[in-house]
Amino acid sequence: MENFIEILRKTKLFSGVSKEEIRSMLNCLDARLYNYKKGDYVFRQGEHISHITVLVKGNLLIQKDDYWGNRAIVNNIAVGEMFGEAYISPESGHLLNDVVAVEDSSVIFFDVKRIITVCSSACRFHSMVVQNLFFSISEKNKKLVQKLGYISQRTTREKLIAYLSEESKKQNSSSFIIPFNRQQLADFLSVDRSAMSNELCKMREDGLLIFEKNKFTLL
Amino acid sequence: MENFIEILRKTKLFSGVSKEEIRSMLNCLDARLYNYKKGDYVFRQGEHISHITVLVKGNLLIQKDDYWGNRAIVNNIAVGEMFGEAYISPESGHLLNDVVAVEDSSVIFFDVKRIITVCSSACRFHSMVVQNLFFSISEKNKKLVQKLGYISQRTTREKLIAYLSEESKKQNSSSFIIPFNRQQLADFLSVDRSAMSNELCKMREDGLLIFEKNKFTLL
DNA sequence: ACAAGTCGGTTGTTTTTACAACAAAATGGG
DNA sequence: CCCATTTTGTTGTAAAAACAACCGACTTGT
Repeated sequence: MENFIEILRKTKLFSGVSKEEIRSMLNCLDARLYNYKKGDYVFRQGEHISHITVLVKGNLLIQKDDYWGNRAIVNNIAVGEMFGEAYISPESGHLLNDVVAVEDSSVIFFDVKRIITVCSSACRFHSMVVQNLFFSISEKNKKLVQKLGYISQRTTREKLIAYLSEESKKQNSSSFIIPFNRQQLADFLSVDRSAMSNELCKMREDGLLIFEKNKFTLL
Repeated sequence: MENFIEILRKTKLFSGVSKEEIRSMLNCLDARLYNYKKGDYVFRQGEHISHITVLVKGNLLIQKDDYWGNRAIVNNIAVGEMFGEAYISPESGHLLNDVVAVEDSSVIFFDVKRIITVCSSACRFHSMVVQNLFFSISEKNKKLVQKLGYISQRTTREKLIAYLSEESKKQNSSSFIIPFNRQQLADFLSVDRSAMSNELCKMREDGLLIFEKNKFTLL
């Protein structure tokens, strides 16, 4: 566990908490370290989760099988990232995905109850972690709502307009740089790259915007 | 304020808290009631939010204007529902939507800091509210991830398969009832109703499933 | 400098969707 | 029971997207 404290310190969950404080909190939060070999399941579909987990070594994949057995990769989890925060509600029911180690991995489990039931002031920084968790979920929430706003547009052009408009608002300028290349943007907006590239050029012809690499300017 | 305590009692935020306890917590949480006339702005795009709000009377609309001024309605908020929980993180930046009263409305504001900084044991049920808020955001998170999973599929058929598969898992049976009629399902999946209806029938012809009204059976 | 790889744009074809308009079935009052 | 309304399915057409294949510009490592 000791080896991973430095990694934990860099996570959102422990942001602003010193290594020393993390060390003392690991007890308070009843943290447990589990190791997985490549291919092992960390969670299986249908399980009930009562822990929030942080990946401290390796790489995980969230995958989903549909009724007819077709497998889809939903997401992957990199070192320092959290999983399970969407399942902490008792009403949230059972897990709908599998979580699999794509390489030898180590995961730290934190009991949800211990986190959100603030303990007897023994550890001063507990409340900091509660806040971090709060903010983290809240932010994720916001990002999801935004992304849903883009993707739920019907046409590629509308998706682009929704995304670029919002990026312009965020960066408070009609000229701004996006954090994606074309393929990543297409994946993010869930459209075909070449079709999107095509549409971008049409939009430029229509005088809506200009762009050069990652820099876009709305007109 | 007193008039709305019964309404608050039924919200997710105060679930499990008695009217008496809510009354005492309103002080502790520094709750404030604001009234809006039809057409008034509750929040404006660009504002910074430091409160979580609950609508206790009327009806609100979340709307967004893109760079070229086209207005889109993102969502509406009904009595008892919360707004602002996605903006509580200090890094979440400025509000990207307008929130407008579509009829005369009343909103209660709760200071975020007061909620997540647990107070000096004066109010026993504060921690209950913290938990409720946690669970509420967490659940919303889960629902958003799920919906994103459906909508990010490319074709209508894939969207339907993703949605129906998951619903089948949730209800733990290959035969289940969905909470939408066709139009609502189409809106939820962000596709055209008639095209979806058409696709459903094709899927039935292909032997993937059968359905009757809201009852679906996967084969 | 060169080979390999990445990235963005272009084009043509096929598939899928949106849209509109309508028909059939179901629903819900009065 | 009948009329009005809602819901669902059907069809044809036009628009849009996906897909595949390719090209040229640019990077990167050797």
